[in-house]
Amino acid sequence: MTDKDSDASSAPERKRGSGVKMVYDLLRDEILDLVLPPGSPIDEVQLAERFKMSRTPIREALVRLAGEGLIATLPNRSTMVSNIDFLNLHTFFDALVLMYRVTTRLAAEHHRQEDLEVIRARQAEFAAAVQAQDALAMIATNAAFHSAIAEAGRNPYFTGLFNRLLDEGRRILRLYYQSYDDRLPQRFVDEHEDMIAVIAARDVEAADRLARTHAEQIVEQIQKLFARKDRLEIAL
Amino acid sequence: MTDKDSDASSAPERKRGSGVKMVYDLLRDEILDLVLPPGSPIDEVQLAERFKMSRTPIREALVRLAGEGLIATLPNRSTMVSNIDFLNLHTFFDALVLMYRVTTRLAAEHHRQEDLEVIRARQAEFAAAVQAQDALAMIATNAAFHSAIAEAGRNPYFTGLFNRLLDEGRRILRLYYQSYDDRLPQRFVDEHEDMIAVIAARDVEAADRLARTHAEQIVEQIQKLFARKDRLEIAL
DNA sequence: AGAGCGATTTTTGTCGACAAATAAAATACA
DNA sequence: TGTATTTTATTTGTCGACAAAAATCGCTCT
Repeated sequence: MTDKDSDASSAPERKRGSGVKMVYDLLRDEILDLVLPPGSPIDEVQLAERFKMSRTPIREALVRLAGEGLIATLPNRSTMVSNIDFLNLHTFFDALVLMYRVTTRLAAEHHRQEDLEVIRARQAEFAAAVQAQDALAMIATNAAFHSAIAEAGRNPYFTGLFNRLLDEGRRILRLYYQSYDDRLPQRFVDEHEDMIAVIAARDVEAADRLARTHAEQIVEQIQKLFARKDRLEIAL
Repeated sequence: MTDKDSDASSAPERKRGSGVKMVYDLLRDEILDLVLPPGSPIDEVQLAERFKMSRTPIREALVRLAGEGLIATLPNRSTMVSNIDFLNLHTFFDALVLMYRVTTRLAAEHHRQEDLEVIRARQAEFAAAVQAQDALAMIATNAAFHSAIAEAGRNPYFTGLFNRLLDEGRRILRLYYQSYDDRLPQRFVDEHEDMIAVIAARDVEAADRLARTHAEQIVEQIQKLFARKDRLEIAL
C-alpha cells in the first residue's frame, strides 16, 4: 500500500520552512489513525531518506510529537509510538464527558450566528461520512463537529484542552469504529441534530444534558466493546 | 546579576543527552517567572554561546517551548516570548475555576491516606513561603499544593490539563503577587486548611463549594488588580 | 558447551558550515 | 529632500559528518 502522496515528487525542491511541519503532520496523522500502531519503532534515518531530507528537521518534528506524548523516547536508545493506556481508560472518559458538557454548554451561551453555520456544515460532513460508511472520515468529522461547537463557546483554553482530548481519543475511537464495521452511528447523527437545536435555542441546561447523555452513551458503547474483545488482541 | 548557576562551569564536559532538557527547563522557568518578559527576543546563537553548545539542541528546546505556546516563532524571522492574552483573561479564569472544582472534588472522592500527607506537606511549604513573604516561592508552592490535590484525584488527564493551566497562570500570578508586595495571602493559607479538611472528610459537595469560592476569590482579586493598573504599564 | 569479556555495529546526540529568507543599510534617482 | 532600488548583513533552516551509548556479535577461557 504505497498510497496517496508520493514522498519523492519529481521536484526535489521543497519550500524552506515546510519540512518539519510536513513530517509532523503526516506522522501525527499516521499515529492517530493507527497506521503506525502503538509500539511501532520510529527510525530517524529511515524517515530522513523517506522524506529526502536531513535528520535535523525530522528530529524537530519528533521532539514536538514527544511533547504531545504521542511518541516515547528512551534516553539514548530507540523511540517508538506511545501505547494507549487501557487501564486508566475510564479517567479519559471522565475528562471527555466533562469537556463535552462544558463546551456544548458554553456554545449555547456564547455562540453567534456564523458559528451555527459552521457547526451545521460539520454535521453535514459527519452525516455524509456515516452514509458512506467511511470509518476514518466519521472519526475526523465527528471530532470536527464537536470542535466547532467548542469554538462557538469562545474559550480558547477549553477548546485547546478539548481538542487535545479528542486527539488522544482518536486512536481509541479508531479501534471502536473499525470494530463496529462502520455501521450503527446513525443514532449519533440524530443526537447531533438535537444538540444543534438546543444550542441555537440558547437552552444552556438542555445543552448540558444532551452533551452528557451523548458522551456517556459513546463511552458506554466503547466500554462494552473493550469488555468483549478481551483487550488481549489489541493491547500490545 | 549573573546569579545562581554559572553556565560555563570549569568542566567543559556535559552529559550527553542533558543539553536540551537543561535549556528547556531553564528557559521555561525564566519565561514563567517573568525573568524573560513577554516579547523578549530569543536569539539562538546567543543561547548557543551562553550554554556553550551548538544551535541544534537549543533549537530542539525551542521547538518544545513553542509546542507549549510559551514562545512564538515567526516563520523565517525572529522568535520571542509569547504575550499574555490580557483580553481573553476571563476565559482563562473560567477554565481555572472549573479545574479547581473538578480536581478538588475528585480528590475528596478518590484520595488515599498517603495523598493527604503530601498535600499537607505542600500546604506547609506554602505557609512558610507566605510567612517569608517570598513571592516566587508562594506561586510555586501554591501551584504544588493544588497540583498535589489534583494528583489525589487520580485522573491523569485532569492533572495534566490542570498543571498546564497552572503553568499558563504562573506568569499572571507573578504579576499579581509582585503587585501586592507579598502580603495578604495569609487568607489563602486558611482556606487551604479548610480544603484539606473537607477532602479528608470526603465531603464531595463541600470540596466543590470551597474550591469554587477559593478560585473565584483569587480571580476577583486579580481582576481588581488589572482594573487598577491600567494594564498599560504591564502590557507591551 | 556456557559464561564472561572485548570488538563491531547501529543509532542517537551534537557539531560546524552553508544557503535561503528577510531586514537593514547604502546608493541612485527624481 | 524624499523615495525607489540595489547591496550588505543578520538570522534562520538544513545539511553532512563525527563522537558517545547501547546493543549485538564474536572470541576466549574454564
